[in-house]
Amino acid sequence: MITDIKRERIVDILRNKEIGRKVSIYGWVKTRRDSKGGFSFLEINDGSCLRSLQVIADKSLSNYESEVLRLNVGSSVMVKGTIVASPGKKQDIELQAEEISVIGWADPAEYPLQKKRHSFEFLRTIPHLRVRTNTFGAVARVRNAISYAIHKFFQENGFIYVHTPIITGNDCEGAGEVFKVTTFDLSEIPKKEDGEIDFSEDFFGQKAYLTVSGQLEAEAYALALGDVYTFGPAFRADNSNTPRHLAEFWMVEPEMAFSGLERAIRVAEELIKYLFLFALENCREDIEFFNKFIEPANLKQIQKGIEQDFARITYTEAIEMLSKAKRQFQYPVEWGCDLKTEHERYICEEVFDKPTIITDYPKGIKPFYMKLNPEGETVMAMDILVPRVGEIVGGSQREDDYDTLLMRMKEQGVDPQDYWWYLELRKFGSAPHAGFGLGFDRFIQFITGISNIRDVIPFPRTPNSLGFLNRRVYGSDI
RNA sequence: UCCCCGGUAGCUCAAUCGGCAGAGCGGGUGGCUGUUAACCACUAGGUUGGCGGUUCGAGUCCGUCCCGGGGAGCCA
Repeated sequence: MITDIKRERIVDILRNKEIGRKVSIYGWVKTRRDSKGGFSFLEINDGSCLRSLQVIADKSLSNYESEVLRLNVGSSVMVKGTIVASPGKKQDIELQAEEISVIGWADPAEYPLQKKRHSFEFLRTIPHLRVRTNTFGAVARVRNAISYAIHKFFQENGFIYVHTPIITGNDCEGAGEVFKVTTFDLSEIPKKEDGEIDFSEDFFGQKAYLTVSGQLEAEAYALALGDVYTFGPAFRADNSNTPRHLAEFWMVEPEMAFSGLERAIRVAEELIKYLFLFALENCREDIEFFNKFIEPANLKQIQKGIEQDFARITYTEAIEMLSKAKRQFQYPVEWGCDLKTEHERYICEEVFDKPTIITDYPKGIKPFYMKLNPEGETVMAMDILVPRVGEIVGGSQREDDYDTLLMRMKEQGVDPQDYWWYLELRKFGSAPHAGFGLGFDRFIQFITGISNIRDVIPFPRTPNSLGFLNRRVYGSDI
């Protein structure tokens, strides 16, 4: 049954409006409304777009009484029929069914999704089903489109996609806590004579971690291939409980050889504008849905992001603005301190109200690999902030001088022996290079307007939550 | 990890001073209608997050633990 009938996508049917054509669709029932005139309206969604296709099922169908009248939200069906003009007000075409096959029932007494809207908190308890809602379907399509656009942008600009490792031996890059990777039997960990854990017995013969960033490895490839980028998952074991943090998230990290901070900034701004435009041109319906039901500011902010240059100031200028601001901050502002959330929000949302680039931070609050400015107090770093979400990009020109890098490692308590290969990149054919990381999920947060990052990724991982742990179990069959 | 708020029917939420645990949606049954978050009637549905305490009496007060949310820190 599945293989001998062409499955047409509802998005194409709705776009082409070929009245009179016979089509077959497969999808899930969103709602059923019966008419005692002897027919029912079914709305079928197949995930290809936000909108559903209205199906007219009448009593001439052999299984009308036995099956169609029992169809409920969530059931999967095949509908074969003819596209006709709709007399209804909310759609111009509909599908007059000639055959309906129920593929999978969804018992309405147990199926947790209703036609009505649910809270995001509840939907988080059913990540395997929430994607069937309008909002999560739209998020999934936007994530897909933006992923594609990221590759498209870099490929069109001569960047080479590099698969940096997920498992790494790098500890402590100044980017948060790491997850440890081991095959040890945790109840029986091998110890050395002095009581220390004997990692030579472990799978890799040494300590291993999940990567917090592909940057260091990307640098190695940039210093051979020119412009490269990675796009993959990163893992942070920080106990962060906020709407902007995940333990597993996706990050885009370009790295460019023979380039400085200015190019990194330019590429980042061009990339973001490109993605904004791509979203508007390719996900218009979904973005408008978010604008209507989730965040009434997101569409305007995307458009503003495309039309206007990003605001740009140095850290030092930011500190001046903050100290002159006519308002009280909870954290004091003085040169050398890190910018707190309240400071970033003030500058990005109240002063500029658009994407804002802040550059040249004090060296003390940034990691060892960022290149020192000639005056020796600041580093060639940049962050890009956006309204509502905050920091979505962090980048820098990398320290390409061997001796300076070694000195910076020692200053920050990083053991150079752990980074011998990274140092070697500065020993053999070193070159100025720069790069940045774009938080993919935060970017999706910005364009969708969804306020909690747990709702822009399919299966969110956060402290104390791997999903599915606190679920009721229906019936007693498992 | 810290601060604040919350946890009541499948879902979204009420319940006055500590005094009979309710509504809407969803489900079931019936009715009505080219409907469109359809509509109308009836109906079933509860260990009020767990444990302990105060009290004649606890959804409500106290203690504790679990879970969720918001804010903060850390960061992308």
